[in-house]
Amino acid sequence: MKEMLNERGYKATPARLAILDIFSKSKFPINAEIVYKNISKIKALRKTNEATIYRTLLSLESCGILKRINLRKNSAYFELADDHHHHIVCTKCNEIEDFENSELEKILGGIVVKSSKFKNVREHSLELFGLCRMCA
Amino acid sequence: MKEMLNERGYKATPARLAILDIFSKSKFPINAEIVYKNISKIKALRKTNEATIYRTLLSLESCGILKRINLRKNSAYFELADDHHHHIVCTKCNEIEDFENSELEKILGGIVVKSSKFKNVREHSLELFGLCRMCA
DNA sequence: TATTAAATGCAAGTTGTTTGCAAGTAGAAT
DNA sequence: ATTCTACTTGCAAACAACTTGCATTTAATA
Repeated sequence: MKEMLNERGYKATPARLAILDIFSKSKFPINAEIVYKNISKIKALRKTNEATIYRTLLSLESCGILKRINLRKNSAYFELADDHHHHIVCTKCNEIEDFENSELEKILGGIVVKSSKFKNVREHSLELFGLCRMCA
Repeated sequence: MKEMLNERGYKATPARLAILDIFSKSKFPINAEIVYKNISKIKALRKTNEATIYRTLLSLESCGILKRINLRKNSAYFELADDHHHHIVCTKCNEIEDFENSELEKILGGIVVKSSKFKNVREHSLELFGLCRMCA
């Protein structure tokens, strides 16, 4: 993880390493508050400031390590950007399931070709919202 | 427009009618600030309070007249919910183009079938981000 | 036209996030 | 190992986008 940061011109500070670790252990996207709570549990880092969390999330996002996800919440959720997939979110209990679909990606890749105004598409955000079996 | 509101149990106040009118004339999604600026231009409504805009947007969203859109901005954008489509957003100049694709919708409709945890999907949000011809 | 639940204006509060600045620290250079 | 310096952090204050409480007004119905 240290190299991952240094390669991109970032110093590998304890807070950053811990935050990366928190993300790598999380099975679903998390927000600044959750990162803060988790990092606060580590004795050596218990005094980490919230501003540090926000700044770190921004840095890790802009160098491509983290990806920002739209979950229709009023805070920003992130996850490791290592693989491309989307989410199904339960609007009642917030359960999240990942999914991917290559056919879908193919169609999305072709959309811009048909556009008159757009030249290229770099990213897309796709999230499904519904009810999980428990809540339905 | 009056009936549209009354049918759903809302009073057709001048502010609401004006807000609906602003949306029906806008060719792209807009946020509370833009609605506020536009309604302020109308002499009779120039004193309309921002809280009213926020409350109205919420009401119109929850009764299904407006739809909330994720454009990766830090404010909420809305548009009339009359037809289903998605957006391509230029990350540089914010130009927005609508698109729809029936094949895509079909695939999205089938996703939940393959899911172990989810029973049904009610909505989805899909936005593409890239560069328009001008900015590319 | 009188009634009343719903809508509004105003001011203050909240939430999530950002910023300025002084002090601390990782990593490069000695 | 020590020094240097740009990058990081903590802290407190500022911000933006909303939300809320409450007194007043008003659209819709009777």
